[in-house]
Amino acid sequence: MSISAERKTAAERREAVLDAALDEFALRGLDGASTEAIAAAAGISQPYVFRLFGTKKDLFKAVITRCFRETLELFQRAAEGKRGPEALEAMGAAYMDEMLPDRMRLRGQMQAYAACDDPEIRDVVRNGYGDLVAYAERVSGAGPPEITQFFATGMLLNVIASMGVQDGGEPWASRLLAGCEKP
Amino acid sequence: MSISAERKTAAERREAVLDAALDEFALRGLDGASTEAIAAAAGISQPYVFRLFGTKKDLFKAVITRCFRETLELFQRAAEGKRGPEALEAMGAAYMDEMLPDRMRLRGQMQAYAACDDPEIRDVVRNGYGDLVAYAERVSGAGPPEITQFFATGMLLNVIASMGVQDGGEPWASRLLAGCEKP
DNA sequence: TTTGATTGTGAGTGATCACTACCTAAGTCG
DNA sequence: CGACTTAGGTAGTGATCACTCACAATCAAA
Repeated sequence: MSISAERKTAAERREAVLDAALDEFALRGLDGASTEAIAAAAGISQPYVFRLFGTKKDLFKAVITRCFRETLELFQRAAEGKRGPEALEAMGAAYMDEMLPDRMRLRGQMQAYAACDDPEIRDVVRNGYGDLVAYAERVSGAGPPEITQFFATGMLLNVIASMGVQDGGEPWASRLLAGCEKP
Repeated sequence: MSISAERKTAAERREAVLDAALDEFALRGLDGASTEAIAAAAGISQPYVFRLFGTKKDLFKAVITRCFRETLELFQRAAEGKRGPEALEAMGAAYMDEMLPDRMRLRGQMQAYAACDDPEIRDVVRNGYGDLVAYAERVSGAGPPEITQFFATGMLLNVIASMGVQDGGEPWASRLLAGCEKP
């Protein structure tokens, strides 16, 4: 080791790499991201990234898998003990409060959708998204119109975050955001 | 010239390159796309792409600029002679009918949002999207709730197309799509 | 203390790729 | 014809990058 940094368990390193990879992938995309940069941000050498995750694509899949899982957990926490429409409302509020400020996670989601031409990645995204929809339907008992509106609003928020217009700079964007709040 | 293909005007070649580039960028993204592949699909040599468009990023910007302009024109055609809520409805129907089947255009849009970390690209996307919102607001006279719902639905359709779940394979996706039709 | 597993790296490597420098052929007009 | 402009190509080039291989340091248990 170069300056003899502390040894960590492989599991800890994996988490660090996932954190670093989320940022890099969110900003530059699957192909634009550099494993060199990810390794540097995670504080390890670049070959070790490959030892831990196999290929760049596998790392990407691991990142979005974790991302979807955490989003599902966010929904579950928000809807805990609630049923029906108010569960949906709580989930929406939680998404606005916790997810919207986390630009990297939002952008990472967009990169995942954008990379869906690859069948392996598409499978991960489909499963992740499908789980979110299934949970929302189950806990809220709502049907197409409400569920669709819920997820449509979420996707609009993602796009707004991608464009970086959520800070009031663009009047039209502020109006779109205003329409996201429940009446 | 290799086998002496016909000479075309630069403007015609530019259109051919834009067509080819939309497909390549839509599938592989800004960084993943290869100018070699774009040139081949357009039927010219790779250096000529650079003579026509300068850099890969400039080509990407040209592609999404044209994409947004054509979407605006689609809206204008659909809303022609209409005002108020029915203009919005006609635009929505046109988007479903003409845009949804055009997978490349949808995916290209997603790639544009995903590439928004770059300031130049972000500007193009902001302007393009802002124009769409401004037109929808103006022609429909609608406010935040309706306009937001309109664009939110559009973004959900983009994501659904990205995931390739619009063909009835996934029940939850069919339910989401059902919720996109006006009640 | 030796053995074996685990954590980690330095030094490549072949491929790809955006982009350039320079050249050629085809139209066009006097 | 000759001069000029426009369309288009050939042949690189330097850089980047995903990924490999062989090796080293550290830990844990027998």
